[in-house]
Amino acid sequence: MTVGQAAGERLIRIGEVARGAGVSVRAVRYYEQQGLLIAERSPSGQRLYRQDAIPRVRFFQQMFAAGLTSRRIAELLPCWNSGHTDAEQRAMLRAERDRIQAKVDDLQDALDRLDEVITITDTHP
Amino acid sequence: MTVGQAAGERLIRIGEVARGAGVSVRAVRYYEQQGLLIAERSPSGQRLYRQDAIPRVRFFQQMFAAGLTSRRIAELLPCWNSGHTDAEQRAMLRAERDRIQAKVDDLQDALDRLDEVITITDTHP
DNA sequence: CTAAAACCTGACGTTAACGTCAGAGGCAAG
DNA sequence: CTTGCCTCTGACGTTAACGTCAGGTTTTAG
Repeated sequence: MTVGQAAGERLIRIGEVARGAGVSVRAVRYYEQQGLLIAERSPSGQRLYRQDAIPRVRFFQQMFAAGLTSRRIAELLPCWNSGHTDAEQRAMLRAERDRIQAKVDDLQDALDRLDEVITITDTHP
Repeated sequence: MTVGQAAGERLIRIGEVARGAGVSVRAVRYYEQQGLLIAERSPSGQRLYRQDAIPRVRFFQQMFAAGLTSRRIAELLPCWNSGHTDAEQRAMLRAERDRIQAKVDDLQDALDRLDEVITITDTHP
């Protein structure tokens, strides 16, 4: 029961998705272009999204912040959509996890060096 | 006694700096262009560096990894060189520290989400 | 002395995730 | 009906930290 597809779900337009997720309209179109977000179209051609598009876009932002490319996210989307993974996808998940962990460690080191300087310059005006 | 300027310090060329710090020669030239690294010149025009150029370049890499731009690093260089700071520099240091800390938190959140999926896909093949 | 390796100065190319602009429809309110 | 806001499709622009290539000089190993 991953996807609750109620019959009368209210579809929303791109502007509402963008505002809801805190990104630009351009960004949402870009995600579609990258195969991350599929939209229905109204008779006149306007994009129509289900409401879970908003948390999805937030999730994309989170992954972008973690350094994943849109290509990589697209490759891993099935892991979230279906919960099913093959060996290659599991390997990619672990690789990204390890890369992010390494990045966290690097940032922590940088943070320590900055704090070091801050402490020195504060106690030694 | 920050800078030990021994009379007969062996100067090294750009290739040795690059290899020692694990970056490309191009990168070292770029740092000079950005005002991060000053080099003497041999009579024939080749760049000559003191050996502490290597840890300096490593430090730049660390700051780049932390998301600082070369401009920002250049603005904060006096904090490391002289240990002296003005109010503006201290504010910048704190701003960067906070930004990096926020980034660490974001990465940790992303890490948790990835681990969540990894756990699920591992226990539910 | 010579050939390879290293260095020099431009200067254009790359990448990712959008920003921005142009020109043209579409949609609810008054 | 028209005003104003939203949306559409292209398509070029942006940014940072380099990569890469061209064409020429310098240093070093043998």
